[in-house]
Amino acid sequence: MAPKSPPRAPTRSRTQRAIPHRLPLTTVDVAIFSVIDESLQVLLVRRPMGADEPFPNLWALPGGFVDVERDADLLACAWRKLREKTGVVSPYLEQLGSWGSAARDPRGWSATHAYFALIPGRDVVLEQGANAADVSWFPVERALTRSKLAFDHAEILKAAVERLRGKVEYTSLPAFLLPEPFTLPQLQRMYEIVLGRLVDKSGFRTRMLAADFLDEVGYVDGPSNRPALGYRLRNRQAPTLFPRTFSPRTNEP
Amino acid sequence: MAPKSPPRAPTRSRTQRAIPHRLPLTTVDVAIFSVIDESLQVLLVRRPMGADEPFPNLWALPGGFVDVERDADLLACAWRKLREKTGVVSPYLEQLGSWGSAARDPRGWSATHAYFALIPGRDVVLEQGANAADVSWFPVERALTRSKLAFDHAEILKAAVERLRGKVEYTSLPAFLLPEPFTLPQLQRMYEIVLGRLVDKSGFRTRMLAADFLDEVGYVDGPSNRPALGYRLRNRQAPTLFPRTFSPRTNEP
DNA sequence: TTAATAGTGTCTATGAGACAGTATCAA
DNA sequence: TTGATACTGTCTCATAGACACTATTAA
Repeated sequence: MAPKSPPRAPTRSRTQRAIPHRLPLTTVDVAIFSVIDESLQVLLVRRPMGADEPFPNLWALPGGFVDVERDADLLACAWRKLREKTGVVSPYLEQLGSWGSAARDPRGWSATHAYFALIPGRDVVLEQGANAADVSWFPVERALTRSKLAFDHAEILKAAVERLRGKVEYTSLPAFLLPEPFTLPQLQRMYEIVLGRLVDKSGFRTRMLAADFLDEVGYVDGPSNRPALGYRLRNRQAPTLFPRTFSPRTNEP
Repeated sequence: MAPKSPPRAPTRSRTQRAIPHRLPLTTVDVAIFSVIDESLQVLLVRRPMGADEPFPNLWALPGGFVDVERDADLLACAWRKLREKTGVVSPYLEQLGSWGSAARDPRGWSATHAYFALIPGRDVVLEQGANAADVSWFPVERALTRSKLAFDHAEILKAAVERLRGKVEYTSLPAFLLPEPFTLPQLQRMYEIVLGRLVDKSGFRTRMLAADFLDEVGYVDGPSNRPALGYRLRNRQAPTLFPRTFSPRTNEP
């Protein structure tokens, strides 16, 4: 089934049913998160300079147009954007939502499909080949408050952080922020950093082991004196859902 | 800031950065749910006949192309689709996700932004003006199993039902399926119908009132002998999240 | 031996689930 | 008075949260 070329003469029927002669732009953007230096960070790229370029020189989420020749579907396009900016092979990738309006891109009506990704800090290989200053990690708080982002990317990033923080309350998502094998104390630290508060050790361990999504792989070296058991995710395709959320604790992380 | 016309000569820079000369089609589809005759139903429309039409005569989710002249943004487009098919004024409307690929529409690479809506059964005014047989309610189980749907709408509908059932476990969403004012037994019935299982009365009442999202509006008439207290949603803009999910119960609804 | 982190045991309070019971109406 | 439905009280049990405790290593 070879697809026809989209823009063609509009053969309107009774209602607005034929292919419109003006199409929105279609893009994919990815909010890539990692924990670096004990803080949750997001990868941003600098918009190119140039008269025709929208938001020149501002920081933006990595992304760009869907390429109907190369991208089989939206997910493949997101994988491509991710691969082009980081050398990461198999991060966690989830659809976040879509944003579309007449106003968000000065080049015309545009709709973006936003994804968010979690990658282990160790796996990051930035700026493979290209210029170094054009891509960088930012602590999410700084990216949200102190820098003006291109397009509506501040809003998208805000939604991504909220989604991440929300899901961390009742899923195993932070495990995707660690290289395997990892220890339970390391995993607990990921939860604490993303949530921004301390978590009780005993309850945390009970909860993680009861959720039954980790495979023990023997003792591993760590930063500690006493060695700790290492674990791997049993299923790297999807996070595990817990029956209840973490409960609040007043302390700072 | 007047937007330029999207399709123009491609002025490629070093990487793929200019506006592509072939753009995906952009559509919005809405899965509209209601509880009718004690069962969860979804609104489907029949695809038109015609040689140029994709999936002629098959049932599909209501939706269609984004109109860059009329639709300010995606949400406005979804509202328009909803209004064109049902006369409903202010249902619950939430973004579900997006589906895009080269294969899903024979007319070319296309991406749809899917929404789902909840409307009270009473509020439905179908086929306002147009032909009657072209739009109809289907019980979701039947729509999912017994009928072949156009495009990838079976997959989208499946995702919508899963999202709805999932969120009903820990949100006040079923309240949007009832006309106001409603009683707690009526609300409980909505939960039971969507979840497909019975819910304990006492726990249900405690839970609903503890969540503090309902306003009492005095006794209302109902199907019962004894009158019951009527309630309204305090906030019709967003559902309330409960701290825990409903727990399983083996019985049938 | 000490310091540091890994890991466990135990107490308590909360609240959900189950179910029996009471209240209030129509007929 | 009966039946039907609205609504409440109470018991039990699971488990999260808090925190004190033990275990195992390096130095």
